[in-house]
Amino acid sequence: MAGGNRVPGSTVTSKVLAIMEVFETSRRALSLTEISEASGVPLSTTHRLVNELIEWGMLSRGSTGGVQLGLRLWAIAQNAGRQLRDTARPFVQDLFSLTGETSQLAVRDGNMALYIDRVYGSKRVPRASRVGGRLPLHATAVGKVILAYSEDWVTDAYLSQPLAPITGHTHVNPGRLRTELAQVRARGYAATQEEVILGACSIAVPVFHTGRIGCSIGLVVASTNAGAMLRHLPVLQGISQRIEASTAHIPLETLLGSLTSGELLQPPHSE
Amino acid sequence: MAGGNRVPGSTVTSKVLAIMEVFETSRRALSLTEISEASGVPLSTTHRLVNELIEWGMLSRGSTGGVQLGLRLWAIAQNAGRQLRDTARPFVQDLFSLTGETSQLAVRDGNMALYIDRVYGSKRVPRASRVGGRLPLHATAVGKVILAYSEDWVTDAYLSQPLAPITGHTHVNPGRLRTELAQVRARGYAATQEEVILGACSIAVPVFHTGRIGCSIGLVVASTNAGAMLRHLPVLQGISQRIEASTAHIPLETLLGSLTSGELLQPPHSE
DNA sequence: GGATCATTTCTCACTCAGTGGAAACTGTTT
DNA sequence: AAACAGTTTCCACTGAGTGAGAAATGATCC
Repeated sequence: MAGGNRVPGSTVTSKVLAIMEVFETSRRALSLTEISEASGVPLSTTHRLVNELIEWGMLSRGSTGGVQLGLRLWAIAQNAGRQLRDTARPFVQDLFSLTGETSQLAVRDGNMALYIDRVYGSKRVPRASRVGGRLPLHATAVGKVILAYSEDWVTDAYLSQPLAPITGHTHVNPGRLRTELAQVRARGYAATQEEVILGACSIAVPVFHTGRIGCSIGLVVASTNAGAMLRHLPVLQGISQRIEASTAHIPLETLLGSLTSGELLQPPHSE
Repeated sequence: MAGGNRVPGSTVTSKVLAIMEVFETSRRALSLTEISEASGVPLSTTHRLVNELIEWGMLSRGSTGGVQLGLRLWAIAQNAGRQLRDTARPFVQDLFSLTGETSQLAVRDGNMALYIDRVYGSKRVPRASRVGGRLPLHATAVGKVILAYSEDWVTDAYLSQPLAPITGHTHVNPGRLRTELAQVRARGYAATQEEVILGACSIAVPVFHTGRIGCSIGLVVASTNAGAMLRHLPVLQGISQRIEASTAHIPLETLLGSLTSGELLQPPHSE
């Protein structure tokens, strides 16, 4: 009947985190039942843990009963990777002010580009990325830049896995991609045309730290303006240098919390 | 010797969250021992839980051994309160572009102003607030606006508690503050001079939602420019109206995850 | 009104995941 | 080589955690 027929190996912590992870993807508020199904945690256990999380403000329950991430969690998490964001933010802002185009900053997180910051106005451009969101390295300009300047083994490992297309324009041929990355290194910038979303093109340049690729900054412009994209290259490079100068004195590890370490190219294996 | 002489009432979840909360205030990376002391969780338990959190990417360990918040946590938490941030962001951005001054958006979180967004350039202005940070309602322009337009019982409860000064200029007299709040309502804006930090002044206007105060937007300017602050009032009010129009169709609850509910004026009591 | 379905909340006997003091280990300083 | 600070491992004990089922709650339909 009742009692401890629990699956060995599952810890309370893992259940709590599994519940929190459900909200990584879902946009809207979820019911307990949905959380239970998505996380694999039994319903009554979900009930208890969710309520405890709500008490702590990590989750919150709306008047309609749906459960969402709480602002307390958000406020705490703002301290993660703060140093890079705070340092780079004014420069990304300047980049936007000077170009008027959506400006963004990304780092490598495993085999994805993680968008750390993004400045945009009310101009309407198709948007695929969002702050805190991830996109494949091979489909985005910021990603290509990161890939192009990474250590060889990173690039090799990345290109040896299957590359999924996102739109019809996404480059997925490993051989051609390798050539493209060489071009990126030769030219000093990467550009994509509608590889992530139709109607948007992007351009990006590297930001180095202690001689290695640290992050990447780029612009997203409407496809109709794609021709003028290269015009912004000098600004991009100038801003990149200013970010490099501002972050040079900060140990790489304290910038981001050692996320971009090598081990994470492949998502962490279980055990 | 060993064994379960644990304090009843403490759950695993509470320990995990207590550990995560330690990082709400601390800026730098912490050692296990420090985390253990700050959270009240015994060292060996801290060791085990922290390692599990690191495996999940909620925390991360730098090469020097210090533990920090992980980017995984940050990425997940970006989904909290996303609707308001995403909707309002372009307008806060416009506010900055039009004024050239640090622009910010805050909501009420209990008896504090919680800064949801902040746009600023490389201009140097003394800064006290940060995204994700909190400041007392009575000392900031955004806070005074929120207080002025809140339901009476909120204002009454707030003014009946002791008000701590931050600088020598912070207004802390309840009677005078009440008069000031009436002025705010009469004029439609709040202004402060060096009440939070010397060298900075601020001005803010309300943003309404379904007839009630929803959030507040404001500018921070260097004290030397304080005279010109009022000049930006029309822009502030215009942006406020545009945010109101953009958020009107969104249920209040989904905007933020029902944080600004009444119960939270006083920090949640234990039990 | 009340029957039907979906979701949330409560119950409770069982037991293994969690516990934390002590000891071992590692790296750094004197 | 000894003292020190921080980290990791060990292990016997036990109550916090467990989850199926039942009971409450609340929509929705006829």
